[in-house]
Amino acid sequence: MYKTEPRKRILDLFKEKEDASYSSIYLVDYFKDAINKSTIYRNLKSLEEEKIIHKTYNDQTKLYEYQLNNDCDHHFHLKCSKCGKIIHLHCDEAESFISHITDEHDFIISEEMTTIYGVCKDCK
Amino acid sequence: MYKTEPRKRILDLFKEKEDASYSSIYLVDYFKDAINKSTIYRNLKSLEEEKIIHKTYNDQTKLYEYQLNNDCDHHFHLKCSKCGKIIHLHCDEAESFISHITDEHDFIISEEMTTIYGVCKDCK
DNA sequence: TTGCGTGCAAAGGTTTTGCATGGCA
DNA sequence: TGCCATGCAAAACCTTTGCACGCAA
Repeated sequence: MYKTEPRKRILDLFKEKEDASYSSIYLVDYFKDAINKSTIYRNLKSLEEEKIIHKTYNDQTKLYEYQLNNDCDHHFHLKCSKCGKIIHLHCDEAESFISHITDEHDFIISEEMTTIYGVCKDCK
Repeated sequence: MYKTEPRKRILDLFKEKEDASYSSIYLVDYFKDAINKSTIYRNLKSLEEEKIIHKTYNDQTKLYEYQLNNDCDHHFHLKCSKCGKIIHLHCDEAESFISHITDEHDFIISEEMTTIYGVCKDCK
């Protein structure tokens, strides 16, 4: 993997605020004087394939965010649409909801994290 | 509300298989000889505003599906990554998980449906 | 008859692709 | 040096918009 300047700058932005998520349009605009848009799209794609960033969805838009640590043992997180804060659900309620889906609905939940969007207590 | 031919045909497709979900691209192509694409997009928009159909997301694509009963205020979908089937979670467990998030985590969940990906019993 | 929904064409916005160049290993 | 990532431009793709016409109420 080459450590090229564009790739480094894109990755730096994600690392800078690990909780933040960015749409491709935002990134294209943000780097418009520094990085060509094709390069941005190509890097987003490869960074995603390498599981360094990942995609989530909020309303209409795909958002990319830094992939925190893979080994965290919970499945759900809450993400505030306003401040971007992520709340990790470690609680028993989440666990039992997951067991319910697995056992009663006979459904194997993917490893992938599920994000629930909304507004946190500080932002309402 | 006019009962125009294009609108009726689009709605009929949704009613035909209530569980199915369709991307706009699929619909544009499906009706390509019958309905103009602008008309399709405009109808999808108005049907969604009237809460007759609603939008979900799967990977890259927005999908439209028939809104079963309007008073169904369920929030979670299970979606099988293999066959595409969508399971609507109407169960008490989902409700109480939502209440838990709202009350204990002090988090206002967005109206938007949350999709949990995995593999259904028929596909495992 | 009135006004809304439609079809058509064109524009707008986002993402991808082909190709030549330049820089990293 | 060889190959991969970049930049640029054009193409492809999806969605929206303006306008004139026709049909439902």
